[in-house]
Amino acid sequence: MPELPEVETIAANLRQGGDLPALPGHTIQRAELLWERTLAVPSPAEFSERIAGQTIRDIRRRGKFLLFDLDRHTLMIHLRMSGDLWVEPESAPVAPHHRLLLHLDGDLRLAFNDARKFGRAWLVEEPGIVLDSLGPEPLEEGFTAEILYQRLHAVKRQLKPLLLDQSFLAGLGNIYADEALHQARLHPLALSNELTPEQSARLWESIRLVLQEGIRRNGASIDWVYRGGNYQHFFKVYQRTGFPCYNCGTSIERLVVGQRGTHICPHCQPLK
DNA sequence: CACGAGACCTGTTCGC
DNA sequence: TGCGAACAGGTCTCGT
Repeated sequence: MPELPEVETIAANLRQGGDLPALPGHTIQRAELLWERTLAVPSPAEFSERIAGQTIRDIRRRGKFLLFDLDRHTLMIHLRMSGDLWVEPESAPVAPHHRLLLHLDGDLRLAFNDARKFGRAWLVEEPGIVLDSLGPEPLEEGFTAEILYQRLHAVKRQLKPLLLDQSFLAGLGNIYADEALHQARLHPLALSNELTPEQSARLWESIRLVLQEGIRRNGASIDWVYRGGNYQHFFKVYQRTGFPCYNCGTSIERLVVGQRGTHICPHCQPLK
């Protein structure tokens, strides 16, 4: 489900509240782990013991990770493919696919719902243990076009798998990688170190544009997993196989790159 | 180093 | 209608 814009939207909703109360200021009274493997570290017993009594101070995002700043630890959650976070009253029935419950004060519950069980939670004192391997934040000021050009030329990789590599750049997933490459008129199999400065600058601009647009639309809602955003109505290539390119009318094609479904306009995004 | 295949999981959609 | 295959927003590990 969630790439940078979806995680950003979820973090903002939890932090600021919306239909339900904002979480900062609420105290975790008890944790309830319903699927063991959802917890990466520490052990279930240590997790329960350490997290109880801590107050949620702030909620942030880094890459696709949600970060809950607690009094003494950071709770980190990665939603992977099908994860979502629900704030609900304690009286609500435990929905199918709830994997981890945090019982809060004020009759509230934070539930980690994750049909496919790929999602993970970490409770750590030092977030760097998990986050240090991430590449730059694409929307931060420090991520300049020059830095992208340098990083592209530091390796020789196919563009699409490289954009999905979180140590290269943090936050892009399959949707936004396809959309950014199309916007930049670059083929997903093009080699990173062969991009001209102009092509690299276009990619930099396109990455930021599609992510900002995704955030502006509160993310993309597809299938049964994530609800709330409407960026799916603005895709130019993703899941548009067989439909005409908005630029040139050519039929959008689906190929597989790095085992991921990949969508391109063969006319706008030639390989050579 | 770079890439592909397989694994981890469940649910939905597609094709016969 | 039924049933298996293919596919899904992610990432890790292994073999070449």
